[in-house]
Amino acid sequence: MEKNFNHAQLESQIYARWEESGLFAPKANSQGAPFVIVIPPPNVTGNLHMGHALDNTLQDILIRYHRMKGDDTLWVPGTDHAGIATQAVVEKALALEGIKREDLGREKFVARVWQWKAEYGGNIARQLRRLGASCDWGRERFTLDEGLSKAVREVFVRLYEEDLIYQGDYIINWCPRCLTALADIEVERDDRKDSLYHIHYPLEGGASSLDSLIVATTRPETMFGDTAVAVNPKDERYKTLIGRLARIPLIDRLVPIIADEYVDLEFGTGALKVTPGHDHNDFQIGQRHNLPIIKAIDERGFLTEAAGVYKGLERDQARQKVVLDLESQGLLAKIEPIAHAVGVCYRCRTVIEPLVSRQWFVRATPLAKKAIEAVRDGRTRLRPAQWEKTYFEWLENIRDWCVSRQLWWGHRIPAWSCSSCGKVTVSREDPASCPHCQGQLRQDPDVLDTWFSSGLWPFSTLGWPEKTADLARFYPTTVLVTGFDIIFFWVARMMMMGLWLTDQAPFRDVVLHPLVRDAHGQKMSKSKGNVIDPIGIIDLYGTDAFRFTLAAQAGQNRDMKLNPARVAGYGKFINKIWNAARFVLTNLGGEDYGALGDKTDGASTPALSLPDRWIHSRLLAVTAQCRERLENFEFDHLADVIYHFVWDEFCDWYLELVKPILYGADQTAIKATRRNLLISLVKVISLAHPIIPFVTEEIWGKIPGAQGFLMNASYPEATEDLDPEAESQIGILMDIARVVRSIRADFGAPPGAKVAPLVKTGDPEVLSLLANYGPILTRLMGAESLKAVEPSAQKPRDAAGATRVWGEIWVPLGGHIDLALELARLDKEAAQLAKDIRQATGKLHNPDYVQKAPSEVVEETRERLDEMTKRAAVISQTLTALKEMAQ
RNA sequence: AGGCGUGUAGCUCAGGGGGAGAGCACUACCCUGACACGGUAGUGGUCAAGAGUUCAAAUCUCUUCACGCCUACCA
Repeated sequence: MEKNFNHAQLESQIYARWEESGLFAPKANSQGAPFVIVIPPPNVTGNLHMGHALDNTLQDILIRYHRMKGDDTLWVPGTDHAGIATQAVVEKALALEGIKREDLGREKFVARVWQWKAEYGGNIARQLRRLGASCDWGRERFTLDEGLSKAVREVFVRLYEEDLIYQGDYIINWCPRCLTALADIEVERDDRKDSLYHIHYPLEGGASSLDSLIVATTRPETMFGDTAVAVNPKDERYKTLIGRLARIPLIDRLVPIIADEYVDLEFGTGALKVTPGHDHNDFQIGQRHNLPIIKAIDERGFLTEAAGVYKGLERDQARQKVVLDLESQGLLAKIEPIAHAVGVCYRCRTVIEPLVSRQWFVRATPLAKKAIEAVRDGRTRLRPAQWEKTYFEWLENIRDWCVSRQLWWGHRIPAWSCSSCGKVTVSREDPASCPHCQGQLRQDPDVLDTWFSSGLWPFSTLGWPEKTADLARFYPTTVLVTGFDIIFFWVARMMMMGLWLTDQAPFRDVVLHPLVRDAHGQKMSKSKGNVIDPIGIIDLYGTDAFRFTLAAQAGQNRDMKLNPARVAGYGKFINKIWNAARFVLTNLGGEDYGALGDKTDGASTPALSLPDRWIHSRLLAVTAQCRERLENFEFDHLADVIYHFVWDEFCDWYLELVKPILYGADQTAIKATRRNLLISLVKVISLAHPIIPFVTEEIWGKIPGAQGFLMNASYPEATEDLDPEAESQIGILMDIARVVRSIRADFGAPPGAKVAPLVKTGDPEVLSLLANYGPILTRLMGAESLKAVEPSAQKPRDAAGATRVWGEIWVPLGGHIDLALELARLDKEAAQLAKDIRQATGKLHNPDYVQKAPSEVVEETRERLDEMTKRAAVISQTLTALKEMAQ
């Protein structure tokens, strides 16, 4: 075996062998309970980023664990067509050739996107393989493939027939750059510092041009779309003006002054220009007051003929010119700075232009109701549960979902309008002519929001609406693993769609993980240049080290700060486990240990040494912990348990304790220990496999008698009883070793100097331990002997000591002990002890504590007090003796 | 404006009513036959601040401060 695990060379080979074996797919006729995860589909043209890496590592850990546990495990992979994102990528590429999508026309453009997908679409799947993702590639899906498109159409038609989808003229968020409508949650907020313009709207019939109502606005260019000025009915300043007319400057159009509760008395001047065509709130006011809607700005962000001479100006230019003209006419009362948030497109950060237009909407409230209920009654659990509140809050205040997008790449809306009768037909099959009048039909040019199809993902990928075997066997799915940032976009939509269409909650648990940031907690972004490429990390440190890092940091926090130095640190752990295996495998002595099945249990062979019994017991405890953590999605704690067990207990103690046996002369003991080494190694790599699959699989391949793959072996079970006797005895041995080492170090005994520690005890258990295992310990302490002395013995003058529950330990160090040093040490210890004793005594004298605290806790305190009192007596004696010596 | 979250060792974080913890970093010593990507022993903290509940608070409650995030129709 090489000294290091060669991840660069071995990982891809191991993955290829797994994939060839067909073990990623569920086993035919499995008796296990289904355990199903659908992958959050990454953008088909995307590259693997840190978020995917975390997401899929956690999924793979769960999948590998459940597969080893014997469940009927399925992980469905796939990709999303990602409407706007993909279309934008392809348009960008075309732009380099000097081509616009309009030049190509719809069909040719869509063909180009498919071509793009064929070229780059496999990228993400290749990268997922490097992550070790053990998903069933035979079931890979794409949101635009035939089956899923059929599902989308079925849903659209069904919801339309149930009157849950409608077409309406409504104010929507429009991106003038992407030229499409956006759903509310696709609009992000940017904090800006702008100006608040106070503008005179002259009153009709006023005495002079200065007899005016002043309105405040950040968007003067929308004034050409104003159809009213609103004031609050409670506003004493303006009461008399209600019902009169005001004149819009620059175009001299008259609008009514109306009263509406919405207007804030405190803000600006308390008078609001109402532009129902270009503002969400104004639209609502317009609805209440039956105001007309004037479109002053077009889809590309230029002013329309409604703006008179300003027609044709771009929004921002128009604003400047309007402000200048107002000022020159003396109609600009003042300009004050204002900090506010403006809506921007989540794709391109262009400022959103609210527009009234005809779009398709999903009535969200009835769907949301079911989604709320399913989480309230626990059919689906969000983890951590704190997210449930966020989930409820959004769903309880949900607004109708605008699902049409003015793009070419996506699911075409299955609606046709008739050129003769004008009626709209929504249909599962493409209709040849209008079913009402046989007139000519034209299909709606829009496509559906990407999230419409991803909302169906848990069941559309399994074949729905067909009644497939997969659907029957694997739906509803078990766990969803995703970032909390898409609770609204995706999780809530899947819940709504799933419950409405299949009458079942699509998942049992939704595991929300943190968002990956850079080492300083900053969001990774190309513009900041702080993006860490997961593949680069994998190349450097190996997939296992990377996966271990992600798991170790996947706690309850919202941010995960990824520091490559930490990955390097866990790379050392991979090396450690590899070398532990190397030690075990090179010490087996070439004997035949039989088929591996015999090795994983029955460790209670009589010939087992104390260290063997101990590690066996510890393995049982750790196995139970690992299982519990996996069942509860505590990935960070899982990594922690494995790390410490492997390093601190398995390597630092067990392998060291066992060396004297292996290098000894007792052939029976050697044989038993070799066998146990092998058994425990198998358990260790099995426990760790879900997190670090590659190195553990490679080790498995080197184990004599190992059959097949570790990924297909069984996860350890903790069925036997622990061995408390072995644990406590090894505990005492560890204690002795640590005390001796500590004393040596404190008194600066040279490393080469052999010491001969003395253990003063009357405890028969300790005496027997010393008799049997003293020789094992001496090696670990750099001692030449370890002897017991009578309880009545006097401490040698040149010895340093420490008191323990089971007795006392003395380490004669010749001339190395400085009397003064020890006096100081003991004084310090005595002071601390006195403090602790006061505390414990106080507690035990307190009736409240004695009654309220659990009896074990009280008992523990009592025992500790006894222990401390004994120690205090010893220290006090020693101190007296030392002081005498010093004199 | 509301809601949520965070504040514990130099860094990243775990813990959570009765002894302040881990990893990395740091110091000293050690290349001992799995591993120097190693070993052993250590240094280091008013658990953000203040108040309250309690015999006992890093932990529970309240207030304050700082920093994040999310939602929202203040033009």
